[in-house]
Amino acid sequence: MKRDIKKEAFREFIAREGLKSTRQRDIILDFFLSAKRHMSVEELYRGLRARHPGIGYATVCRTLKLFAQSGIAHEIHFGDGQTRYEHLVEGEHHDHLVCTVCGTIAEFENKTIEALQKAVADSHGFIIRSHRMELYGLCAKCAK
Amino acid sequence: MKRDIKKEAFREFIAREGLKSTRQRDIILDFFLSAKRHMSVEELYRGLRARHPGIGYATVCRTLKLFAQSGIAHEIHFGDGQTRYEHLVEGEHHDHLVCTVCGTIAEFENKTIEALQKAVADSHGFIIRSHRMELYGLCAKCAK
DNA sequence: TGTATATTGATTATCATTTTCAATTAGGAG
DNA sequence: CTCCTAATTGAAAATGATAATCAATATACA
Repeated sequence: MKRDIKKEAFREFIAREGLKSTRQRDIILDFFLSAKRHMSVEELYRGLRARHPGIGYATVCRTLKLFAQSGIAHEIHFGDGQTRYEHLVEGEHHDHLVCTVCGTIAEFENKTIEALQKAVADSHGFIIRSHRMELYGLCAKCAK
Repeated sequence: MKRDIKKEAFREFIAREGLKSTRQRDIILDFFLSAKRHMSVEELYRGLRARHPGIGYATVCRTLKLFAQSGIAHEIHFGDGQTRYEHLVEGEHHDHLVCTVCGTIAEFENKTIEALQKAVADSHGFIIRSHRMELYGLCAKCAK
C-alpha cells in the first residue's frame, strides 16, 4: 500500500539524517497521508487540532518541511500566499487545473507536453530540474 | 512604439476608473517600462529611489497593482516570496525558464504546448482563463 | 538507566506587503 | 483662476504567513 511505502520512506529519511521519530511526526504523517491531496498548512493544522489539541502550529510547519525534504511530499504555491503540500506518488509528476471560482484542484499528466518542455529547454541549453504548470479557469461544474 | 501604447492604455484606465494622474504614477510607469522585464517590487523601489528619493514603498506597491489591473502588467510569483511584475506585450503570453542558481529568467512561447493544454482542459470540461508554466533548473551558463 | 541531543509548543521575530490616516494634490465646477 | 471635494501620498502601524528562539521535554543509543 502506498501509504506504508511513504511511511517507510520517511522513517528511512529520519534515520539517515540522524533525526528522531516522535509521536507528533507520526500523527502528522498519518493525518497528512489520509487527507486529500492538496492541503494548506492551515487546513492540516485545523484538521489535526480536532483530534490532537496539543500539537503546535510551528511543529506542523516544521514537519511538513521535513516531508518535502524527505521526498514524500511536495510544496506547491498557487500565488494566493498559502503554501500547500501534496503527497507524491513515487517519482510521478503531475500538473494542476485550478478552478478560480470554487478552488477545486484537478490533476493531470501529459507526456507529450513534458517532451516538448524538454525540447524547449534543450534549445536554450537549459537543464530542467523541475517544473510547474497550472491552468487556471473554470472547472466543469462552475462553467455551467 | 510599445512603450507609448502602454502609457496610453494606462491613461485610459485611469480615466475610465475615475482615478487621477499623478507625478508618482508617471515616474513609476516610466521606470517600470524602461527597466528589464521581470522586476520585484523591491528592485523597482530601489531603482526608483535612486532618482526620486521621495517615493514611498506603499506607493510603488499600489501603483504596480494598478498596472496589473489596467492590463499593462502582470504579477508573477516564483514561489520565493517575492512578487514580480512584468510588462505585457499586448495579448501575448509567454512562459519562463528560471535558473535556480543565478536567478536568471528566460522566456519562451510554444504554440504546440498551448494547444495541448487546451486539449487537456477540454477533456476535463475545463475552461482555461490563464495559465502558468515554469521550468526550473540550470541555465546554459550555470550548467557548465 | 543515564545522558547527550533532537524536538516540542509558546512566544517572538521576520518579511513582504497592506492598511490607516493626516496632509497634500488633482481636476472639475463655478 | 479659485474653490472644493475626492483621490493620492508617505510614514507608520497592521497584517498574515512562516520562521527562529528558547526553556522544558522526549528520544535513542551507550
